[in-house]
Amino acid sequence: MLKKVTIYDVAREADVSLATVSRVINGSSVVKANTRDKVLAAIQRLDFKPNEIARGLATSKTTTIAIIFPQMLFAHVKDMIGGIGDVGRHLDYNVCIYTTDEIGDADPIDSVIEKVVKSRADGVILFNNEHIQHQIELVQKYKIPTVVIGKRFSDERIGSIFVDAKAIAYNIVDQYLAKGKKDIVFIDTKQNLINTQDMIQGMKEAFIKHQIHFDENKQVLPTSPQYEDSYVQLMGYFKSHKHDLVFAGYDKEAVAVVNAASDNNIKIPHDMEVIGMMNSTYASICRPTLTSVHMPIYDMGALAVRLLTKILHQEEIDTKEVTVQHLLMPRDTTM
Amino acid sequence: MLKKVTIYDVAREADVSLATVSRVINGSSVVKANTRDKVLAAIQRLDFKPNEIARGLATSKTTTIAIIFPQMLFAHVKDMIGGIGDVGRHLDYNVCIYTTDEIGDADPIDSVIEKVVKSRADGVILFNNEHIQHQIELVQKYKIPTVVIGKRFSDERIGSIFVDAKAIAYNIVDQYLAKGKKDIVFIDTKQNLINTQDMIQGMKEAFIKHQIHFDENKQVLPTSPQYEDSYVQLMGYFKSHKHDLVFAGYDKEAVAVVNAASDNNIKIPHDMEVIGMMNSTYASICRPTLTSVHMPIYDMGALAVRLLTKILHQEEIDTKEVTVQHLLMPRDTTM
DNA sequence: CTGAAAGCGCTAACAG
DNA sequence: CTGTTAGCGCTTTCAG
Repeated sequence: MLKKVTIYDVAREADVSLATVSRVINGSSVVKANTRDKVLAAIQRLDFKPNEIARGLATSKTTTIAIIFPQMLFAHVKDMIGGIGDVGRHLDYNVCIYTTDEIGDADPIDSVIEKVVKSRADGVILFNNEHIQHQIELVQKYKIPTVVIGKRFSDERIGSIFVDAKAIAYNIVDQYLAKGKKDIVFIDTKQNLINTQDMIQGMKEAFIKHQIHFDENKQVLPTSPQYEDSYVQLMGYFKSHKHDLVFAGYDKEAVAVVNAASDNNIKIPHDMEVIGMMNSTYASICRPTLTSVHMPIYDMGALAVRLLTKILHQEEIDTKEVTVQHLLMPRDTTM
Repeated sequence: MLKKVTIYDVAREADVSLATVSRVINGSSVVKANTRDKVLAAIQRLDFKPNEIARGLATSKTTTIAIIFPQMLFAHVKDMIGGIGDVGRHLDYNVCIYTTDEIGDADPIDSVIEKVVKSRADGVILFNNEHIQHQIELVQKYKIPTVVIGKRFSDERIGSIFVDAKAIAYNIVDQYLAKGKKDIVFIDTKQNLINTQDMIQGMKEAFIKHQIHFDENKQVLPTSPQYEDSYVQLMGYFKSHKHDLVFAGYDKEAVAVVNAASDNNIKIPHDMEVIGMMNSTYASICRPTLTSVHMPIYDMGALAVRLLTKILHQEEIDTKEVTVQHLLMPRDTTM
């Protein structure tokens, strides 16, 4: 590693004090244009890159945000990384990722949070998951500004970005019940980015409205987040089942439904309709193409870091709870 | 933000000097067991988390590695993040991600590298892509230890993790030519994690071996990395084309081939065979299920950070160029 | 085995 | 408008 050029070198080269150099790299307006140019020239000549670590120590800020998520979730949130990366870059933040849930770790979440604390990230983005409450408590203990994606939190201290999961489920179910299609099943996968409880609640309320009994044990079917596993499970399931509508928390599982049902000679959408969620490439690939609820994944990532930085900079914030819009994209698995 | 507890607080609490505290948190063996316990107790009591930033300044190490990749690549490398995250965590490294190729940025790569330099990441992982050579030069200029995933580099200064792309293509093509199936087309997508040039080279060599003319203009078909786009393009293409075999650099494009061909009434695999690459979930979802070349994506990520840390720690390294194994997974798009 | 002291590279009062 | 100086929290000689 070659000797790095420091602010001292620049100061000497430009024949000013290091304070002045510091001022120009931080855009302080009180520097004479002439001096500024001298310094800028020296910076250029020396190819000086300010050491963020040193700056971090001096300001107790790292301009780094940590994002923590269970690996499994990744397949569904890849576009979110795009949003997070883009606005992170624009706002000049570094984004550090921390994955959880590797098998074999005794206390994965706690140790991950500990790493984040040590790294002194300015803020953290969490994804809704089974352990979200625990994670939030840990993070809050260290007063790290937080926004969570995927579930509404009405908590003064944390921001949240989410879709109205209850409404999604309610509207779909309501619509089918109105048409007399009452045999409706929801496919539930663990580690839902979308709040599963809210979806089930939405289902329930639609059933209540139509005064039809809702049996959670029969109408909520848990599956593996692994396609191969859920497909096998569903191959068995559809040997003896058929419903008016099945909808799933993720497209991947909806596709498993479509394929497993089709392979059991259930004609889709004629015999059974299927709706997925996320409107991912999986939906376009599926045959018949999958009707899916579109969600602005990229935007959710972008909004999350935007909101987080607003919190960090104490900017004006209209609301810490931001609902993003969803939209049903009808394709060929529904009539 | 509450006042953070520092090493001074611990020193006072334990009634020792801060040098001693530093020694115990760094596992120096020269501390008397008795003293160590006292310090440990104090650390516990105060819930002290060493400030990595300060440590970084003092040691000029950040225990952070940067990973830089084009967003588009993400769909294909999601499992790699798992590998990178897991071993990063085990080795106690932070991993910072930097995405490139957002539209509208004048000089995206240069500015990203600049961010990495400023952040003083200890090392960097790059993914093979169109601009890889330029990226490497930039990174090398700052002497940042580097490993690249997806392409072999016989360069003293950088490590690389890759599959033998040429062999993949050669073997597949050779096998089909031997069966008399000579009409073979390769679907090329930009931003290939797998080195496309190598694959084409492998094709060529197989054709040469069989003394058959190879026409790169006709036998290499470029497509969009966006499924919807490539599907539309291929829908047009297969109105007037049909081949013995088409294989693609990614499963997603192979699926587009399968769907577009099927929708043009080409029977797969009877009329035309299709092979994808990566053995991703797309391959399992596709109907008929897609034959695909499996690659150890997770492992490539894991190996990359392992190799990088070996370089960083100056550990013994047998080779800086590590080939990972691939394996053809036959499914229903081949006979 | 432990403490004192000098940095790591930068920011931020405080003078001038 | 610019320079001086005191930290930020930790590591690392160097003494003892």
